[in-house]
Amino acid sequence: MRPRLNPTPPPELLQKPVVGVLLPLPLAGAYDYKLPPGSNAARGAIVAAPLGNREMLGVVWGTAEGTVGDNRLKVAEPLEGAPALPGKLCDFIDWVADYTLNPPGAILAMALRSRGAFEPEAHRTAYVRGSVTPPRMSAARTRTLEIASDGLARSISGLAEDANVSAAVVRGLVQAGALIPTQLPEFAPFKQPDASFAAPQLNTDQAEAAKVMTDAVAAKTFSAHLLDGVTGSGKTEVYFEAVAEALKQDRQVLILLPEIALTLQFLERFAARFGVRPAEWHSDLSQKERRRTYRAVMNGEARVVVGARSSLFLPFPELGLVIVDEEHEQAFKQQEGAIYHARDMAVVRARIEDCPVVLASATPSLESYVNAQSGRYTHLKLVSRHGVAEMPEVRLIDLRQERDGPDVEQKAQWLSPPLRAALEKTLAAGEQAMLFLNRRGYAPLTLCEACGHKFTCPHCSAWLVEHKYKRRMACHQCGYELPMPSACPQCHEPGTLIACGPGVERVAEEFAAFFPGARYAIASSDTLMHTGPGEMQGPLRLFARGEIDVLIGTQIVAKGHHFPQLTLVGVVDADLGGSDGDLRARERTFQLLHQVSGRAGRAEKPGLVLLQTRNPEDAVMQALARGDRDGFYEQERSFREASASPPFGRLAALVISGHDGDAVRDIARQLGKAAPNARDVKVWGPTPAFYALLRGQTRERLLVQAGRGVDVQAFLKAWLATVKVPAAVRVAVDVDPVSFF
DNA sequence: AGCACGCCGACT
DNA sequence: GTCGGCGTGCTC
Repeated sequence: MRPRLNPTPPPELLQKPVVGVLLPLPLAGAYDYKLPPGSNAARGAIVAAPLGNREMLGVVWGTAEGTVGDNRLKVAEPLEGAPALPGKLCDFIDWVADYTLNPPGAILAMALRSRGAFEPEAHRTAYVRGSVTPPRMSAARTRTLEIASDGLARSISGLAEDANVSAAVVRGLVQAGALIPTQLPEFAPFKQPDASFAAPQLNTDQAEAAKVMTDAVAAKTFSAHLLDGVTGSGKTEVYFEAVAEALKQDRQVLILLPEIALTLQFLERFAARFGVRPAEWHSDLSQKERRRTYRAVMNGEARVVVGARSSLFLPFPELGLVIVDEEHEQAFKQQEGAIYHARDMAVVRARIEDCPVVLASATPSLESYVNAQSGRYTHLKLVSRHGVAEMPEVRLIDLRQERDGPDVEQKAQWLSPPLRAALEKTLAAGEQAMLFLNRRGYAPLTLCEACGHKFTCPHCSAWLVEHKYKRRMACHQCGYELPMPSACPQCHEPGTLIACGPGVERVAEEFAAFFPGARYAIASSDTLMHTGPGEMQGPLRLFARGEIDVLIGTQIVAKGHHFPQLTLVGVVDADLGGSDGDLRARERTFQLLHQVSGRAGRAEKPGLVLLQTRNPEDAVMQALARGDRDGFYEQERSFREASASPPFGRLAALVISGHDGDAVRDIARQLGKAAPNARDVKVWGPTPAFYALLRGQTRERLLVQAGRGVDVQAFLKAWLATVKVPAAVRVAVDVDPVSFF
């Protein structure tokens, strides 16, 4: 059962002098405030609310609770001229709070994440040419006035730059009355995307899918669609048609992307179709850009927003379409603070806004696949690759068989003979290859041969990863670093440290040893600082331009980019991520490897993918080799069904954490004992989390497994109410967990 | 989230 | 003897 929507109360109920005001803080509920005499404020109205000795933004949420004495109530001042939060956004916030068991104020905080967006809009002063010409002229003055006489208003520094004079010259002209100040809005208006700027030519598949979506947009009511298309089938072009329809209907659009897919390339693609870039929303916006975009969304000026998961909480007044691209990506799951899944909440937002939602992926999540199969979502399939490109051939290399024999002079550790042969052939043909290994650094584990000492992080239960370039060891969980030691810190024997297992740096080292002449580069988050939608970064750009032959990378190379000369993909360790008891491990492995495979042969040359594995008979490997995606999904679906796992059952996790390990374990034990008995609900644990220590915090987990019809939220609420948790211990609720770490 | 109140170490 | 560390708790 789903939490019920809080209906927006009729405005007359809110005209009493006391109202409930929700503050963007993790408080249990709304606080009561008086309103100034004569004012009335409906749900969503923004107020300045005194709290303690400071003043905060708050939002009128509903009628007063009446639990606090009238004499203790303070007065909240409605913000003059500030637009109210749309009622549907308030309803959405309540829904998410109920569903995720977070205090509503904690969710509101995500929706009010632009300080200053509600303050009166600032203006900036700019100058235009006036009628006065000062008696004393100079070359610099003449030049400046010439530039200014085009009628455009410029700032002092802007005009100085354009005329190539110092700001003092401009100020002198202002003083003399030759330049007249005018007030401009703080921000230039957003340019409007044009629905018919460059409409594409669609093939039959694409046109059919586009028709379903544009009809849905025109219907102006909730519907959900899975846009399921193989890599390179042109999903983006197709959902852009739905965007165009929403623009024609004068409604706003939200396109959600995982942070990593929010690239300059994507924004440019949008611009090529609609004439201008969309508004963007992600974690790297400056304070000012945030304020500008937030305002523009709220007043309807921004028609299309492309954003990471936090854009889900923007105050669209007239949302007409939500798109979640790469909907299977785990990055949509927010794991810190309020834990929620942006893809699932996007569907909820669309339901509340009464508009369509489109989930797009080449490898949908099993949840979405099942929803599409059952008819809850329409299933829009794009089967053919664009142009002449065909799906690459996928071959398995059985690492148990394919090893260098005793007769080979130079033995390989990570690149098997068949993979090397394929690399050789590709390079000889003047084509490009990619080696994929989802592991940063040189080696994931370093140990001492003499005493067995393993390098681990002092703050996390994790190994330190050697990074050879940086000559350091690093914890990939918390960022702890150590200069690479020359001797074992335990037994102090020199020269006993050995690296175990490969990372991309080590694969690159071996590649270079076998192919001394080849031009290659490493691409991982260490070598590609990604800060928002930027230019394609160094190694990727070199590769795209054909200035290097081989790209050796982590999952950062798996998505999005189009490399026309790339014909060979080698997966160094296809078993990584394997079957470690995680419900979704197989699905994730399939999705990632399928995606990496899709990099090969995207232009006219056919692609080849080689997967190195020790489990060639594994269902994931077999499905990849046969190109039988749906076969894999069907099998996975029956596994889940048989084990009553999501989406055929429900899961929730409690994560208990804190610096005091004993206190954490004690509370976890108490919670374990206090679990209520309920029909169709099982509670497992507590057990230490996968990273039992993370950033110095001890972590224990409890898992709730329930039938589909169980009201999990009610169960959790009743359960949590029975245990008093001290402030030093945190209990985080994760409804629908996607990872078991 | 701030900010105040409240009990244990190194300083003018 | 104080100044100040941040743990705990409250804010309508």
